[in-house]
Amino acid sequence: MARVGLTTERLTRAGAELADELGFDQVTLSALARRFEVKVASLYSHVRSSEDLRTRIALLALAELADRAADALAGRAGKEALTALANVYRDYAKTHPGRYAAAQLRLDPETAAASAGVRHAQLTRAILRGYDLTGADQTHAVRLLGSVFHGYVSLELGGGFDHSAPDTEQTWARILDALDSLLRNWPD
Amino acid sequence: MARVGLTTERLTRAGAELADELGFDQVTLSALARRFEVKVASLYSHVRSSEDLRTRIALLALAELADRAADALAGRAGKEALTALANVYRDYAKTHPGRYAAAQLRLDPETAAASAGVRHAQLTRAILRGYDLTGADQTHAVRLLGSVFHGYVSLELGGGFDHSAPDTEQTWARILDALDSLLRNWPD
DNA sequence: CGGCTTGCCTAAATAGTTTAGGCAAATGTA
DNA sequence: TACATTTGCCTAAACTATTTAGGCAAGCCG
Repeated sequence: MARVGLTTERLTRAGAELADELGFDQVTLSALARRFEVKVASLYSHVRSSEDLRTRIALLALAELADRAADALAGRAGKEALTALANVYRDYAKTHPGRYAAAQLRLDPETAAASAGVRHAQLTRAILRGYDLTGADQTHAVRLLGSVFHGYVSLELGGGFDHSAPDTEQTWARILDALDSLLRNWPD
Repeated sequence: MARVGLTTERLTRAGAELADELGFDQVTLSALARRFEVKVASLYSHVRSSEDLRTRIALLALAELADRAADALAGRAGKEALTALANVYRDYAKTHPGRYAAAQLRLDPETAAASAGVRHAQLTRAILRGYDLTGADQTHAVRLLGSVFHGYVSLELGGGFDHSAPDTEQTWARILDALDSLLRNWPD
């Protein structure tokens, strides 16, 4: 019986591809087994369960996103940094919709704490160094940015803006302008 | 064989309750059949499929949300209206997490066009009458508000803000202040 | 080369989805 | 009231996904 060379790593990657192709909720061990031309039970040597696989895909997506965000922020500040980070999220969601959906998976607290999720908050906070925000206001702003990025991207991805003009590129640019303006003139 | 009195309506409502109790992805025809003490196949006289049921729950949630939003906006304008609408979304998501998740379900274009989703955009636009925004900027602002409301609520619901101070009430209030300020001073 | 580990296997139980076809309760009609 | 029709819920069965238990052989290690 030819050994295929399955590993947890390879299954997670293939699962992520499957998510991007079919949607995150179509990621099943059965589909994964078919892809590797292997019996389903064989996968259980590498992942504990279907949920385990989904969690691993989520962690992969969070890590990939954080890596790209860190790259994009390197050497940038102010509005340039804001735009760069925002576009990382938006582009990732467009090119990897299944992974992006996976990144939204609710993780249990310990898993979440050990995930790249914390890096995202740090990276978002880093942007604010280019603006004059301190203390609690910084946290409020981090949460606002997270909300706008995630909210916009998921509405756009979900087709929420499909049937209205003008196009989403314009809106996206204007929203980034607006956020920049808001951060420079944060109300007290 | 005692007739239970199933209808599409009752199944949809019970499905929505199930979603709030167990999570939207735990809504199955099997669970619904158990709740009514009826065999699964019997449900197929009232819903076409499992997906059909989920779509109906989504439409129910969208309609309920739009009703509440319309109520909340009646007689309000400006920041009061902004706050009222925002709190409708947030409160609905907290009290009906499963329904809120259902409302995010991707609908096919015709279904979406016939849904209460369009009312949401209209209601959000109504808020902007209290601010000085016209033309394309109005649409940009509608999309921004939608993004913030949805993004914030889903991050909060997903536990994204769990492990950081200060508490979310403060942030929520500050974000509404910030949005109000932004709408009053929309950059060109 | 012989032994151990490990990778993938078969087999079987559980659970959800869906369709086909049947019987009896509810409803309409004479 | 009696009969016919419709309709509601049923049984049965096929299919798919998840998960566990136990087996055999391929690979590596002495």
